[in-house]
Amino acid sequence: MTQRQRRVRDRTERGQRIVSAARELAEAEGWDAVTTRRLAALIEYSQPVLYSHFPGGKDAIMAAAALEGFAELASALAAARDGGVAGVARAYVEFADAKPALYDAMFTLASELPFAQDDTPAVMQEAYGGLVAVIEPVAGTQDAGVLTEVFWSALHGLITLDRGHRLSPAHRAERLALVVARFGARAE
Amino acid sequence: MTQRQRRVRDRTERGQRIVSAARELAEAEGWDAVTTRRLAALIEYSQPVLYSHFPGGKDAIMAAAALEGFAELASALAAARDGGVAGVARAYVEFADAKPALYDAMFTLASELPFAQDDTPAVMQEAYGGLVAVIEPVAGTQDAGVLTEVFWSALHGLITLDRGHRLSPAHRAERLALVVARFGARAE
DNA sequence: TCCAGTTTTCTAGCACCGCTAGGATTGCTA
DNA sequence: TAGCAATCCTAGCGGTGCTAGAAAACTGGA
Repeated sequence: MTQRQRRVRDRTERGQRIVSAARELAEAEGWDAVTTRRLAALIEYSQPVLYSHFPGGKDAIMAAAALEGFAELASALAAARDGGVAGVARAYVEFADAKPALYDAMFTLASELPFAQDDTPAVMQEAYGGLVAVIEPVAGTQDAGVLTEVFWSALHGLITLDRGHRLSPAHRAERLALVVARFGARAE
Repeated sequence: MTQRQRRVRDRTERGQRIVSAARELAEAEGWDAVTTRRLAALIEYSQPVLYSHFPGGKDAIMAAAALEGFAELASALAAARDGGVAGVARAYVEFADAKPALYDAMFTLASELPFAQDDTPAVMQEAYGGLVAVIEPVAGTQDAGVLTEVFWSALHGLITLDRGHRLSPAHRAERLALVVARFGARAE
């Protein structure tokens, strides 16, 4: 029965190759360039094979990539936890900066990922927890959940507007410092 | 020569109808539903007519719609100027709430619109000016430009994350109030 | 009024997209 | 080795943005 095991392993490996190919292609040429035909060519199989792995089609592949992103973001934030609000904020921005297409898949596209619900995947809650962890100590009398949401929104807004060249490139560092100053200080 | 004038007027009117049809369709069914074929059917002309008005194709039509949006946003912010930071913040969110597709065209899609550059259209600078106007008085020693950019980013982040159901619906008002509290108060 | 000439508009088509039905091929089992 | 089951691919559907070239409409002069 080891042959069966090998076949199962091959299948999961191929599924992983699909997601990896999608991520690389998206990072190199944007998600518009990630077509099922090009993905099929990259993994050297025909198009329908993609649908045997991801019945949801392209959206499901993007969602799978996004899930990987949440896991990576969660560990990046956890590693920066000692740095407090400033450290986590920097880690968050650096993540979005290093993997812009992945960040888009996680937060801008792929709107069918269940956020803030019962069936929200653990890695997503974990990533969000990385923000809560550093905000909670400085929340004071304020609701930590609301404060975290706003802190997160500020970071997300900075990233998305900056990417679209909506903000002056010269003030990048200043902006981040300002967000940290307004949210990292203990409120009265 | 009045005939020539009439023809010019008809042409501009038809161009306006294209943008209006695109906006209505986008607001009703999303920008994905705005196809050149459906637009052509709505204005009761054939597809290539669209390209005689907007050589850039669909992107140019979206950009034209976005420009209208900036004009409307600018006047909405100007009208709320007396309300200070809180009033302008509320007006901004209400605008994004009332015309979500238009807001997307302005800030999420249509990335070829020239932001923060020399050839930035006046209406875009005007809309941004509506934010600066209320932030400047409370900037204190802080750089008003940077503070405005961060204030704007926070609002934008709130809106986009909220739209994707990334934030808990119950705390909408609280979040906005918190942004205003952190950015509307005069800094030391 | 009729006829060039110009402008405007439409028909038809290209290459591509996501996705899928049904047949061919492969590998496993007995 | 024969039959079965799982796997995979070919071919195609309806749709997309966009465009070349034919057709139609409008123009101004005889």
